[in-house]
Amino acid sequence: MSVESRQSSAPAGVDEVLARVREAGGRATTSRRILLERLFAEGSHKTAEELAHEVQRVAPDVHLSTIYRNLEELERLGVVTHAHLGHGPATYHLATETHGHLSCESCGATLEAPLGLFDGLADAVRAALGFEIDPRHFAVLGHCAACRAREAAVADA
Amino acid sequence: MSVESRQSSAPAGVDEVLARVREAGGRATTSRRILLERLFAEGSHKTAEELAHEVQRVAPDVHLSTIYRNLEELERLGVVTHAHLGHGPATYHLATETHGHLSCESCGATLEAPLGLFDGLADAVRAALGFEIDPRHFAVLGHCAACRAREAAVADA
DNA sequence: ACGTTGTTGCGAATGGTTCCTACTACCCCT
DNA sequence: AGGGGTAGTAGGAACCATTCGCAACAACGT
Repeated sequence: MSVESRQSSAPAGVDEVLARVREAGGRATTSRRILLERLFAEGSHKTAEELAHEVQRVAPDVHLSTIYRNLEELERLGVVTHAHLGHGPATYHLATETHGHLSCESCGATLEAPLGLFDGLADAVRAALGFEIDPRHFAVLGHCAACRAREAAVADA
Repeated sequence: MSVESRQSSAPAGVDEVLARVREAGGRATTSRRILLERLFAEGSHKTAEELAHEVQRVAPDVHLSTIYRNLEELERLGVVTHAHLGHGPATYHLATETHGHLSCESCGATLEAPLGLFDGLADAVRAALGFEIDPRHFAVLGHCAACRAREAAVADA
């Protein structure tokens, strides 16, 4: 089994997700809909606070805690996931965007890493320890190409 | 170059470290000494708070913020490192104990992973993106053998 | 329309960590 | 061995990300 296991499902739009929410006994509230619109829009790796700001441009009264609650619920339904990129706050994105994360400790940049890159580690860890990694949820820290070049130049000087 | 790069050095005892502290313009205070004694003692993966409790058994007035400050300073000197194991607080240990961390999302257990297991990932990521990972600092989340077995049994039922 | 009950807004609480400030105690110098 | 300069300290407030409690609200089935 490769690293990418089956999605519990992959809803393609806001309405599909809201239908799923209702199936699960939930309700299609406005804040939920707007949040989903933002999640389906461009740009990944948004923090709860960033999402709140975006939502509040449309519906100013939506509270940050509502964002957190909805993200939690959507995560339970398998629609979104969060990832921790280094020391800062968690970032959220659609569960359909599957990739690992690399986070530079020097400049803070985040790179997306195709899941295939993790297969070697996954196999090694599974074989040695019976542990099945989830390479989506964590960021791997380290140093990006640009910062490495810069640091090497400084070391030479 | 393999994943394990050179240590800036590897002091073998409390007194060696304190000598180094002084070289760097620092002072050998009692709280520093006691903290180091605790770090050199048995048992890895201690949080700042746990270390504070241990130190306070000997010197009750040592404040938590002093622990943090000293850990930060010792980390600057390359004597200790911290790692993030899943969602909880950071854990600290001597920089000489080099290993990666695997953290089970189900039961919270932490496994130590020999650095060699990360070589495949390190090579893949370096080749694909020029990114140099630091497998010590982050924990890789996932599911340990025991939890996987338990979850598989439930799924079959 | 109506009531049930899932949701929300709001603020307060939490956990982990950092920052500020006046006091303390190392340690270098004589 | 004692004094002074300064790193370090206790204590607590501030901070950030997140969660909780609760009363008011609003979806949805009927």
